[in-house]
Amino acid sequence: MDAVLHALADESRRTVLDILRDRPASAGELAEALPIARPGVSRHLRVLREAGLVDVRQDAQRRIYTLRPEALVEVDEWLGEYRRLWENRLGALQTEIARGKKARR
Amino acid sequence: MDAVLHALADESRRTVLDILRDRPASAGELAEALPIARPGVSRHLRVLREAGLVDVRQDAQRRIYTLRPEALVEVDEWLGEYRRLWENRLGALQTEIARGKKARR
DNA sequence: GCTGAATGTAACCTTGTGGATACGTACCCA
DNA sequence: TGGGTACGTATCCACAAGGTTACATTCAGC
Repeated sequence: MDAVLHALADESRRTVLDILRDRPASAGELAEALPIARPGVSRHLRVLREAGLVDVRQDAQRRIYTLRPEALVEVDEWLGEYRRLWENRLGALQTEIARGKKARR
Repeated sequence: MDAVLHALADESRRTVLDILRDRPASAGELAEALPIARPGVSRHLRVLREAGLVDVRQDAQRRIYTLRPEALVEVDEWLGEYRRLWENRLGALQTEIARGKKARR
């Protein structure tokens, strides 16, 4: 849990996850998508790996990274403890506001 | 979003949020509940404030902190992009496991 | 086996972070 | 108005984090 939230705190790492959400990608592809050099990306990938957020599979010289969304379940469960709070907040009025914010009619 | 996730990356700050989930609390009360000295707690509270996760209200010399759960909505929405992935993962089997884990009916 | 490609690791540097102690400030009360 | 209380802020320090360049490693193909 701590490792996962720590991993999510960095924007580069979130970008990696967002890419992997669509498709698996090699380390090189991910590095091209980020504004930093490859070694930095490599280390970000290590953090993601150790947090259980991604899996790696070797394909010749390339390392293909895939998302492991299950790792986010624990974050979702932690958030769940708060979800009812913001859902109940101020009752119907707040609900109305939230609805307008997320989906303008 | 970045500020919120950054705030959540620290365990002390998450502990503060968990306390405020039950009830508002003064800075002193929060400091007592944490293993660190008061000035450190003060700075944690500042981070939480700047991330919009808590509100402060002054009561004489005391500062009463309350939770602002709405700040977590954006995290929930970000997570939502991934939720369907882990829910669909491996189909019904995975669904069954997730259901058992949450100890629903 | 050698070469180039893809990637991880090591070493290094700068900045950010979280802890502590010391100090400043605002408030209530006598 | 002087003192105690409850905070926040400033400063300092140790260490973690994230970036870079240089090097090591592994693999495919000739």
